[in-house]
Amino acid sequence: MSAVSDLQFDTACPDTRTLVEHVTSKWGVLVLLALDGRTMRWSELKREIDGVSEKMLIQTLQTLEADGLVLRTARPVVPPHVEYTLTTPGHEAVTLLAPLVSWAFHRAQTRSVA
Amino acid sequence: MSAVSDLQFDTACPDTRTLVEHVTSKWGVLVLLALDGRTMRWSELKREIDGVSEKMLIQTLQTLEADGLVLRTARPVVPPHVEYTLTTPGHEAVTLLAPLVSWAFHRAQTRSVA
DNA sequence: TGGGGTACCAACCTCAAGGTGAGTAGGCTG
DNA sequence: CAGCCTACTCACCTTGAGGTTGGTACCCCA
Repeated sequence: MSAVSDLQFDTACPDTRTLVEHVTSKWGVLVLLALDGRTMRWSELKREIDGVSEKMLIQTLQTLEADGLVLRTARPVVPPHVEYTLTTPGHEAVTLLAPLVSWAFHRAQTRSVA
Repeated sequence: MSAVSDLQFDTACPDTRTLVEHVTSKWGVLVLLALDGRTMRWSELKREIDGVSEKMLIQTLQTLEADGLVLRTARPVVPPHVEYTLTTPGHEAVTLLAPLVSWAFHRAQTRSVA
């Protein structure tokens, strides 16, 4: 039992902790879910993700891009045109993340009713 | 596509966001994984989870208990004897969380090598 | 001529997350 | 009799996450 603990998910592997924190961060989750299955422009993401500030959206996108989960494609035109897409690893992350969010949604519903 | 976005995972359902944030919080993840499949005392958790402060361990456990994911059993003896266990929903959460952590672990490994 | 739109960057500020250290009960051990 | 142990609580302080504002470049539209 406790197969995951065997992965030494402690100070010995800070990279794992960091990556999990990025993927499961407040805005990281929302960005990944928003990009699931579609390409979006920056302004579309801003409109879609309710309550995110410009700073945090940029920061989150840059972090996820550095982690190789999100692909940024900029066309050097005026006005700027930038598109964001999930990479293959990014899609893997969403695939694992979505059930957790879905579970939380259903649980939040049943609890608030009860 | 984007089936999870259809769940209205935005300001309209703050409960879901909150629950996700609890489960995926820095110490929440570690506590849930540590309790996967076993009952542990407070001091055992403190030793097991590398780098956690007493304050954060208590706070995290109380939060997860309030969310109904962790069960706290105290025996009124001196010195105190308190045990923590996952509830059924708590175990569900770990089941969904573990693959994500496992994925992050493998990805962190391959990336740091490359 | 000037106002709006895009995708940012930089600086400043606030506030909450999180760390640190002390205190507590009371039996048990040396 | 003097600590030590557990599982905390409380008070204080620091750090950093995150919000707000202002600026940029350049074109288009009115």
